[in-house]
Amino acid sequence: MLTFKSRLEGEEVTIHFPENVKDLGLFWKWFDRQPTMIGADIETTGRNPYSSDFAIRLVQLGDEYTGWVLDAERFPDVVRRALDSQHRFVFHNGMGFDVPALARLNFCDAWTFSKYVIDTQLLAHLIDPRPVEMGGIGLGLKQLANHYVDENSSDGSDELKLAFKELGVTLKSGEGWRLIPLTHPTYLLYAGLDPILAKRLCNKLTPIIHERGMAKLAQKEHYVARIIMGEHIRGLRIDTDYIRNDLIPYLEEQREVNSRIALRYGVENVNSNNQIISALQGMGEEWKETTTTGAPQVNGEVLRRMADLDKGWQRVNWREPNPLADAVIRGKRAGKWLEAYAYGMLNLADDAGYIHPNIKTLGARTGRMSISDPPLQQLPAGDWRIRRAIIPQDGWLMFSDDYAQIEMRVMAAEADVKGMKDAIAAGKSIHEYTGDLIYGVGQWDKNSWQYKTVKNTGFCKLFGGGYAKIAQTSGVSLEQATIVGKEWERVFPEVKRYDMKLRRMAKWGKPQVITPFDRVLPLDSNRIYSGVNYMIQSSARDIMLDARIRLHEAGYDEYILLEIHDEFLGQGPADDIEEIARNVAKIMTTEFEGVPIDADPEVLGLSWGHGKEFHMPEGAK
DNA sequence: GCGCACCGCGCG
DNA sequence: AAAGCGCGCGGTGCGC
Repeated sequence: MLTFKSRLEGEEVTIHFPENVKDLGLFWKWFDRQPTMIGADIETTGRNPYSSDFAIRLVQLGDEYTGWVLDAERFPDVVRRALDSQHRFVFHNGMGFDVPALARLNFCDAWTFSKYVIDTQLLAHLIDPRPVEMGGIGLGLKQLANHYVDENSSDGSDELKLAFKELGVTLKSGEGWRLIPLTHPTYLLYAGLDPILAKRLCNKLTPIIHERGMAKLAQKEHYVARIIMGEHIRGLRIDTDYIRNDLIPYLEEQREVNSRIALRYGVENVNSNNQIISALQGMGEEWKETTTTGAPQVNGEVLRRMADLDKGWQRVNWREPNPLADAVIRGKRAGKWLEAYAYGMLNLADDAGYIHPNIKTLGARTGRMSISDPPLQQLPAGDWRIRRAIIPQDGWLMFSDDYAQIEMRVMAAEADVKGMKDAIAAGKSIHEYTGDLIYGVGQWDKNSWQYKTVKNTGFCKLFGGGYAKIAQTSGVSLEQATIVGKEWERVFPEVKRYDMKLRRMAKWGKPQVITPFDRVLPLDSNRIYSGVNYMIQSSARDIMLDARIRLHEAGYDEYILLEIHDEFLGQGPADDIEEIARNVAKIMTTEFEGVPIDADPEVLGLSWGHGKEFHMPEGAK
């Protein structure tokens, strides 16, 4: 047995690393004495459990004073038996990483085992959802342990980095972990401390959750996290042939052609803003926009204006197009699509051609989900080429069901906006109804600046934007934007009242909002106006995940692939696809504070990119 | 070589 | 009176 000592909260803690059968006997003696909750963690060779050389090196279990570090490759059956014991296990981000990783390597069944898992990251998010940069406690084990357990506690990453510098091993790059000798004292010590920290952290968080009346919500979040873990494990199939043979050659050519054009104007690297600024200024271009640090801004808006292009890539005919600006826009876009999406997906695919995105059920400070590796919530939607790479299993087709104007409807409900409720009850689009109220029925045109401004005013009200933002997003003067904005406020006066109510409560009480789903969302004191948006965005998330629970309980897990904020992406057998998509929409459909929340089904076809004819020019497969 | 701030841009 | 919300990620450029 290797044994190490350390200190936490002024108390001595002990780490054991069993090396033989006798040591394991001592481990079991400890294990069998444990009450229900056991701290747990794993150490692996990398961060991607679906790469072929992924391995779990250590599995650590612990109580408040003792950490046991198990050699998972030497003693897999010990690990299996422990996990199968029906104790409860406290992991930090267990539902996001440890449980699927353990399941992938057959140490447990993910769904069954996860029933016994408490995830301290979920609890911490309910108490304070903000990362450190936003003024919160943070959501990492180290940050939380420093705050709640012991300000001097460490997750060991700094110490390990130091210890392995001389080996030339870097840990951040991921592959370094497998090079650390299994019995290195620093490695074992910090491996063993983590389950102790997780257990102690859980001891601190649990009473706070109960004091705040969030026990029910915490339970629901664990249930949701288990359901979504299934999406991560099942993954999504990608069309590797399409990516390799069609998508990448096309994008590489785009990148090549445009970087050659840029080079003619002295820009060697289309990603270098410095080079672009010098070259454009050398061509006589002048513009007034600057970034917050005072540098000239070269974003899409500025470049498109110089290239005489609108947002839809159409000539505006306001001026002679600047060929460099045009090449920079196109070259950068091709580069981003290649690196972030095309190569990104290929690099993350497992041997069967599936990607397994990391899905945080509580990603944003509003509770919204987020998806990474790859960022599937951010794939280009206006162009079909990237989404075309996501395909269903053989013989199945894809569908996408989304909520109709969910955020506007939540606003209507929460702010009790009579006009909006009337529009929803009448089955009308809220923006169009607003146009009718402001300009009169039949007195406005859908392609007019008036309607565009009405729509943007609606979004600005959702997001807390002012008249200037309405003007900017609608491309109208501040005077025109102000007129439309004031009209909007006249027809929906309840929104302002709701805003004032939230501000009053944030000013006299804590700077926070509490949603109808009992989520407590802290506000930044210099941005109190965002309270309205937080309420709406967060409630929409909870409506969405309540629907996900209903889909699970209806037995629809095998059809659901992903959530994209207000939309379920799914797949199903070709013969039943219409019916499945329809049923999913039916299950999604609900009511929120008396306001109907409807969903629309759409069958896509052979890929996520299929189904939108106007995005499928001839030659597309 | 690494970490970080900054910038820009993809989505809802 | 004025205030656009939430993410993930690639890339540059700087400091260490």
